[in-house]
Amino acid sequence: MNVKDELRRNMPLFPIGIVTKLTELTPRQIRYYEQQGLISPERTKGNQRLFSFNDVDRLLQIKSYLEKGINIAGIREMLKQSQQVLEAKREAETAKKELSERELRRMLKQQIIHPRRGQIPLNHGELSRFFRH
Amino acid sequence: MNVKDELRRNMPLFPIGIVTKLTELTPRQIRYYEQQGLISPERTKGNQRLFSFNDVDRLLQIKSYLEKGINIAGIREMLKQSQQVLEAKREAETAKKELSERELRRMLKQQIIHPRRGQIPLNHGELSRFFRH
DNA sequence: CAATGCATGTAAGGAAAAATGACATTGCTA
DNA sequence: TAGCAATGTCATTTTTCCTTACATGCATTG
Repeated sequence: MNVKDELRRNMPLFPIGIVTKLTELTPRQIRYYEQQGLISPERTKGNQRLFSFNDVDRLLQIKSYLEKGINIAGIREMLKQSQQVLEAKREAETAKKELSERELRRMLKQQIIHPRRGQIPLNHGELSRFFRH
Repeated sequence: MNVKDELRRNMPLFPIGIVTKLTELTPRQIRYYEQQGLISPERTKGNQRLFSFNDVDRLLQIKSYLEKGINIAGIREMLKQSQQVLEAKREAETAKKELSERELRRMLKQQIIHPRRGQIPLNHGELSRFFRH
């Protein structure tokens, strides 16, 4: 998922009334889950909850866990864990990107030092654009 | 766009407060555009407006038209037109699908009547599955 | 220029929706 | 049976939204 999508998915959009319909949870339940640290929706200036897509997904997760008989404490840990998995994935992703960037730079260097026929070498000064200053 | 997505995009989700932030239009403007027939958001039981994604898109359209100096009457017509274009596209789409289905049935028939070597003919009774009862 | 009309601002008064807090209920489980 | 976890319910207060009405700024037109 790209950065833009993540922003969208975290954008506070829905009041609790809509969320109750989307999740079929009662306001009481949703507020309780917040109190128990399972979700932390944003608030408006006037202190009203505003939920994002991710919040709604999380609530649906919570609901399905509850239906499986897991209690709040258990769910809290499950959610923490899946959060960590997500973060790890993100890290792995950026690491991979960095790696391939370094690879790219190495290749460019090679190409400049030993230009092969049929490939256009970079002009003087252009290489610098591929390195951090 | 598939049917499921369309449902999603037409689902009434946002109260006017959120929409003002998403579009940077004032409530006054939004209500006026509704009065002028440019949008028709759903209402809650208690008569409060609820906007869908499509409504928000539409408002952004309206906004950009206004910024180009088009007046409400003009925009009303533009929107009508683009609505018609959409409908035409949908029609074309379903027509195409129907056509290819008929084509498929024709081919299946051909295949049964004149089975070519290397192709497996249908078993007796299977053809009926491809026709409406 | 005065008059008109369009698009928007603003304010009042009322109603819906949401917040919090407190107490009640239900279903387990020790 | 007592106790806890999860949820229901109710009262009260805030916040958000609704409609209606009047005001304003700006462009057009006679």
